[in-house]
Amino acid sequence: MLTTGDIGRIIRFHRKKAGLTQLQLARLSGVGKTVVFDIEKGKETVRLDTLMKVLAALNIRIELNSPLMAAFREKDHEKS
Amino acid sequence: MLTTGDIGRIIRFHRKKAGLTQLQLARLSGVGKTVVFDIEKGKETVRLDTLMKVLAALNIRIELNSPLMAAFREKDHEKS
DNA sequence: TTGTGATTACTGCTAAGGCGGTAATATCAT
DNA sequence: ATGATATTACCGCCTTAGCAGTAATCACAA
Repeated sequence: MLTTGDIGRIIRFHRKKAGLTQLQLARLSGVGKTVVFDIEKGKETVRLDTLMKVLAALNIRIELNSPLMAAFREKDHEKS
Repeated sequence: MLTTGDIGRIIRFHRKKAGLTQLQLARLSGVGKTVVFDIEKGKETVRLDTLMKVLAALNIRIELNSPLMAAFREKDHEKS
């Protein structure tokens, strides 16, 4: 199961690969520098929108999965 | 790309399939009833830990993906 | 070592998330 | 239609996330 610690490590890894400092990533994401640090540290109480901004800046996609997701996608398909 | 609206619809779908009311899901997840409603409505500013509690209660897994994730998993592997 | 930049830590402030309670509205049986 | 249940909406209260600024610590190169 994915923990906030995992999320932090994933983001840090991507940031380093992109050659960005925490401050640069913060500016790029449109969030405060404190939050980037907190997220990389594994903070659990970050807001979803804040996290998503950072993920988007690093081209990381969020996905949800479960045994029911196939059924959901079918149902969602009917809706066009 | 996954939006908070998508997340809300996915959660609602899973909750219905599980035969739970919003209140029951809230109690089961250990969060307030208001939040379950907000999340299903697509609220962007929920806290990550709150969302994760609800997802866990419904057996929905979060995954992060990017072209760099394979490299990350390798690097992470060295760490045992 | 010494310096330069990055990271970590702390502070005060403001905005707002989470909460239960309650009420109004919607949904769906019978 | 009527009733029972679920959903949506609103209310204050309390807590705290996010923010910039600053300072201290760390890491690595010259």
